[in-house]
Amino acid sequence: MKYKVKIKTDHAYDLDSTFDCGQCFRWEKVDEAYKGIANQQFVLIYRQDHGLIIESNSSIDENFWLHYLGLDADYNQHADILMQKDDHMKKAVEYSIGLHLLNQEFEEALISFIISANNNVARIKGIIKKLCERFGTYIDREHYTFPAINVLANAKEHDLKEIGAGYRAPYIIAASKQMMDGMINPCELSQMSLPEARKMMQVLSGVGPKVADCVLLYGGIRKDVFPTDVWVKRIMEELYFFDEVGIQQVLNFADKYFGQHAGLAQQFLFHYARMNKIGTIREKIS
DNA sequence: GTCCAGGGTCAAG
DNA sequence: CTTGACCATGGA
Repeated sequence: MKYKVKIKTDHAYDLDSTFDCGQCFRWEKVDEAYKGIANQQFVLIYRQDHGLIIESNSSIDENFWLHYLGLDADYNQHADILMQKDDHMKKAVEYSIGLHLLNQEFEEALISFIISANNNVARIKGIIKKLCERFGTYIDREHYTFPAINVLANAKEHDLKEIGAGYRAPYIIAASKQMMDGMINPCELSQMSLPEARKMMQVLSGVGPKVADCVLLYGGIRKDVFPTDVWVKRIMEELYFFDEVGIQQVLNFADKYFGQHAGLAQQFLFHYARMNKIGTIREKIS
């Protein structure tokens, strides 16, 4: 492609686990590279020596991508802190060493995780792909931007159901309208207390406790949240509680135990649990 | 046919 | 504040 930037990293950056750990839905693997769209731009990313290469047909804003890829954070330090917590975390981190938290665009994270509710990853990806093709901006061959929030705010429920959004269609429209009304200011979310930020996110239609934490984490707002779905709950029960517990107990524990690194801890645990099909403690008891 | 998927809303208790 | 029916859709 026309433009090319090389980014040096002082540590391993694992593209596979980073783009396939459930935090994003639009990156696609082609041979040893990944292609995706962010910042209104289509790019190709692949590893070379100890760094990453980003290619695009439009000029590349290196600072944007450094932040997007999580390369402006001290990865080694955060991973070390987690590995020193206990043997479980050490194993989980080593299993996916090089897995980075992305800082995706807030509104894309919001709509994507509203769609994720009671849904599976394959179908989430399909719905989002169709959403972009129908409501996004055309870039080039088969590539579209994520739809602008004002476009989604004016979308018709019928059209969203046509692409498979199901009962989430009205949530997408309502939440987009709320964003247009300025009900949420992403900058403020990072400065208030965690309970306040969670509460504010849940004002949005289709956003409950789990989606709120996902958007705060993957939308690049804060790293001290702990999105807790069935997989995370199960592995936490198995590793730390040795019993079935409520979601609130998991959140309280994660807040105290992982603190500022809860989000990264969650991502390692989620990926580890899914890849190893770590499942129901119920099966072990019965 | 039933169950499940990175859950949330709403009404009822 | 907590609980449970209900919500579309497609793959296993």
